[in-house]
Order: sequence, then C-alpha cells, then structure tokens
Amino acid sequence: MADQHELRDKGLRLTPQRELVLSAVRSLGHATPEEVAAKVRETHPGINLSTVYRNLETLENVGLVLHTHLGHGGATYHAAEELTHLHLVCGVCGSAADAPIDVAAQFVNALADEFGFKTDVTHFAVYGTCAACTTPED
Amino acid sequence: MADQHELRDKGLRLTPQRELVLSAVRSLGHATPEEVAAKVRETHPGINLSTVYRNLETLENVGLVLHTHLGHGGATYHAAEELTHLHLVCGVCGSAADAPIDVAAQFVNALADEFGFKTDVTHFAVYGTCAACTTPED
DNA sequence: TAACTCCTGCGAACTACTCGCAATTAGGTA
DNA sequence: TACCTAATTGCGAGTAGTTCGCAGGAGTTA
Repeated sequence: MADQHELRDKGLRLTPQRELVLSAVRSLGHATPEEVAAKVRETHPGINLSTVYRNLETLENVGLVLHTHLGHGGATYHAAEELTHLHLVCGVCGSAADAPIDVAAQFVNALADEFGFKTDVTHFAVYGTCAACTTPED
Repeated sequence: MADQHELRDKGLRLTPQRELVLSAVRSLGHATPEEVAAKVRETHPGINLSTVYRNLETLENVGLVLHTHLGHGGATYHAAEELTHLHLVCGVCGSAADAPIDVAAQFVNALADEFGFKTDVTHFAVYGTCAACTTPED
C-alpha cells in the first residue's frame, strides 16, 4: 500500500476520502463517479458526492486516474495503470468488451502520418455491434 | 425536396416542425439539439426545445439522422447520408476535424477478424491531440 | 366534413455535475 | 507537543442538458 507515497509525491494531502476514492477506482476497474461514491460509502458513509467529483478530478490531474467516455454521457474512471485496453461498446446489447490497444496501432499510425493527429484510443469507446449481436441466432 | 415522401414513407406525419428540424440538421452538418433549435427558430421562432429533442429522436428512429458523441457529453446530430467521415477531437484545443473513414479500414477489419466486432467508427469521436497542439510552437 | 391519432407547446421534473462558503484537518514548524 | 496555514471537506444552492405528462391543436384518412 504505497498510496501514501503516491499521493504525497504528487503534492496532494493524504485524506481518508482521497485514499478511499483512489482505492475504489482501483478495485472497481471502471466506474462512474456515482459508483465510486457508493463504493466509498461502504466504509465511509458520510462522504459527499462533491468530494468524490473533486477527488476524481484531482487524481486525474496528477495522473493517477483517467476517464473514458463509454457513451451514455457520463464519464467512467479507471486507475491510470489499468488503462491499457480499448473499449468495444455494443450498441445493441450495451456490453463493453476490452481489446488490446495493439489492434489500433495501424490506425493510430495512419492518423499520425496523414493528419499529425496523436490519438488516444482509450479515451473514447469504440462503438459498434458485438459478435453475439451481429450473428443472427435463434 | 422529397422530404415529404421520406417522412411519409417512414410512417411519420408531416409537420412544419419536423421538416424544419430535418432540414436544419442537413444544413448544419453537425449540430447539437440546441443549435438545431436555434436554426429552426430563424424561420419558426415558436418551436419548443422539447419538440426539437423529440423530433431528433423520431428522425433517428427511422434512420434519417444519426447522432455522434463528440465528447462533451451532449450528442451531435448529422443527416444520415452525410455521415461518411470520422471525427478527430483534440483534447487540448477542443477542435473537431474530419477524416475519411478509410483511414480506419484496417482497424475496423482487425476488430472484425479478431473479435467479430462490427465497428461504427463514426459514432464516437476519436480523441487525441491535433497537429497544431502537438507541435510546440511559439 | 368528421373523427381519430399523432404531434406540439408548456412547465415541471430530473440527472449529472459545479460552485461558494464556512468549518475542519493535514502537514510543516518551532 | 502546540500552533499555524492552506488544502480539503461537507453542505446546499445553482446550472446545463434532457425528459416527461398533459391538454390543446393539427395532419391524415374515410
């Protein structure tokens, strides 16, 4: 549990709320601010939603967490070290599968070469139809 | 102006509001519901925002318009026949550039081959940093 | 024209998020 | 250890964007 160092190293104060938010994000994998708040409230019932939002923002600023848009409008937060995959969101069944970032390597390179655009493929989900929903089965 | 046929063919009633919403989407290229409302109000000032939202949803259900997520949370609407490009959204300056869908062809194929995932690259923006913001200039 | 529905306008409600302020608390210092 | 200062928290209000219910009005068919 080197959280204390991580947070202090980034120039942040070490508050119970902040630690709880960070560990909630880590344990949840991906989670909306509300889900993070719910998780944190299991051990710290009084925590305020504003505090969760502010800590997510703060933790994102120092690079410990990141957010991704999975479509519904709300952001989904991840621990920074876990964000090594891209998200395949199915428009039919709503599932979100993971795929390794390498499948996008050519795409990222093409965008870089042709447009000078440096792509972060993990930030937005990739939308489409998953295998299960594409294959008509009865 | 075959709008009447289009709408009627889809089983929709032909109301001035509905026609105006559709033509606003077509003339604007990409637009948020609020921008569509503003456009429509140029010729039909009394139109209600709810009506715009409902018509966008209705038109989307019958396939005449589509929406894309450009990131800020709000959806952006397009005429269905215009959606032949993907969007490169810059996280630094916030600009949204267009790119032909072919640059994503390999990526789409890889996803299809490896995961059976049928990708709609136009639905979500592609996030990253544009050339202007990548190149440090003074 | 009459009747039947769909559609519209309106206002309230809702969701997701942000902000200001006063009280609290972490971290550094003496 | 006691104290000081600034960061942080909780709370409530505020905001933006979107949805919903309802009653009146309009498009469509016979």
